[in-house]
Amino acid sequence: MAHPRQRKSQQERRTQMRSRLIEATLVCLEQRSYHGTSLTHILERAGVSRGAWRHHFATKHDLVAAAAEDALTRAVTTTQGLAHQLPPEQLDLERLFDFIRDNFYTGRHRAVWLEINVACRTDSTLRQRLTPILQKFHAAMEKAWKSQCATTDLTRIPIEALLVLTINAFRGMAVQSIVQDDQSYYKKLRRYWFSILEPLITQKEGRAAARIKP
Amino acid sequence: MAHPRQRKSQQERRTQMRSRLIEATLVCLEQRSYHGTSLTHILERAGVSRGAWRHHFATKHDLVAAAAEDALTRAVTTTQGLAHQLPPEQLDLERLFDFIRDNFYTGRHRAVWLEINVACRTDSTLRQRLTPILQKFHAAMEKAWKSQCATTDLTRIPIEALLVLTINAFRGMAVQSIVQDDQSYYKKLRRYWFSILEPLITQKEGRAAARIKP
DNA sequence: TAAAACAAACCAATTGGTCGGTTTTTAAAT
DNA sequence: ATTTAAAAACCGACCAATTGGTTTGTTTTA
Repeated sequence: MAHPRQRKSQQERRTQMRSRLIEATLVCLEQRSYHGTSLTHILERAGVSRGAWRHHFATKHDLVAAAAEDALTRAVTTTQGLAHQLPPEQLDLERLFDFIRDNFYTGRHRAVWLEINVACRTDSTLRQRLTPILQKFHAAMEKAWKSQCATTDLTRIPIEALLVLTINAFRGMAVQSIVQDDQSYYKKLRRYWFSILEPLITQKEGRAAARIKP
Repeated sequence: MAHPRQRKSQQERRTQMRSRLIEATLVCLEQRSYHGTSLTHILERAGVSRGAWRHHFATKHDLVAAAAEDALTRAVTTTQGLAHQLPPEQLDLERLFDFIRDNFYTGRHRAVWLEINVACRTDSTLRQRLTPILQKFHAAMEKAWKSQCATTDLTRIPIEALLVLTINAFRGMAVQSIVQDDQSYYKKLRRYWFSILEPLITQKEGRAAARIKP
């Protein structure tokens, strides 16, 4: 009845330890912010010794960067998944809005995204490291968006611009909701946003444009 | 030929010392971020001793909060000034856009606004202290906005909602521009946004709506 | 048996904050 | 007008706690 003593390969140990550290870092970023997160906090939460941490990451900065990379890369994957999932015959712009918000501008991702972006402002190393991932995110988003809708002839605004405006409106709300957290308020705003955009956007396959819910 | 030895009143000394400390704090917040700003940094930049600092502020946190308060209050004042300055017979929505962006979502104010808002996420004390000021800002903005324009019958979206959406779009761009700083790109986006909003808004006095520049 | 993974005692530097003291302003007493 | 004493402003040495990071040694996999 002794412990099974399951042997793990070096590969397994390595990846598991790394994700334990990254996960703990993300939790700390969410709960305590970048400013409030010390290495000791992270290691305690991960239940990892200083030596082990050091074996896998050169500096605290390196760990935080890896964690940010991890979170943002997951966001890219989620978005790419969306592009595949959504069948073009079922355009529902409002649901697309909700998807974007729910996945990226609430909860942990919002927190990490905020902390990391603001950190990038004064940390050019981090910024350079994350820039390509953030670009991939936009590219994936654009692909999903374009697979769904095109610009109406009514306007000359490129469809990508409408996407970026949408995302940035959501981002602004994400920041505002830090201090003013009234979800129904933002839901209303998103509804308005939808009703503004709706006449400017048409479905890809030439079907009817999305309907606004009553 | 000795030093003129100008005597300063206690009042003067007090307010001057406080603003020296606050100013230095804001510079540090802008240049080094919240996370990267230590009390020593602030005091060195301000050229103020630890004792003097302690005489005016209870904790570092208190100083940072006072600095944030100061910056945000100035933003409220600026906005209130706008409401008075802009004569209603000269509506130019695009210039209003530029005003908002230039004053609040570039340079130092953008930096401080970002750092402080993100800090508020995990610091409820700070958040509670700054909430009323941020509300005043929105109120002042709304007043200026409403003095200029009203909603067209074309849409049922309240004019305040159009303002908040506009501000949040700018806020989103402010965050995005941390990593992707292409000003002409954002200018284009603002132009698009203007062309979307323009048919939805009419001037207060029943004059013609703002024209889009060619 | 060599290398990778992990552990924890240890370290110099920095952190926010304290404390005893000096200087400057102020207002009351001369 | 001067003197004077208290209050406010200010200074910088000092402190315990924490910071990120190092080092030395043990365990585990290959």
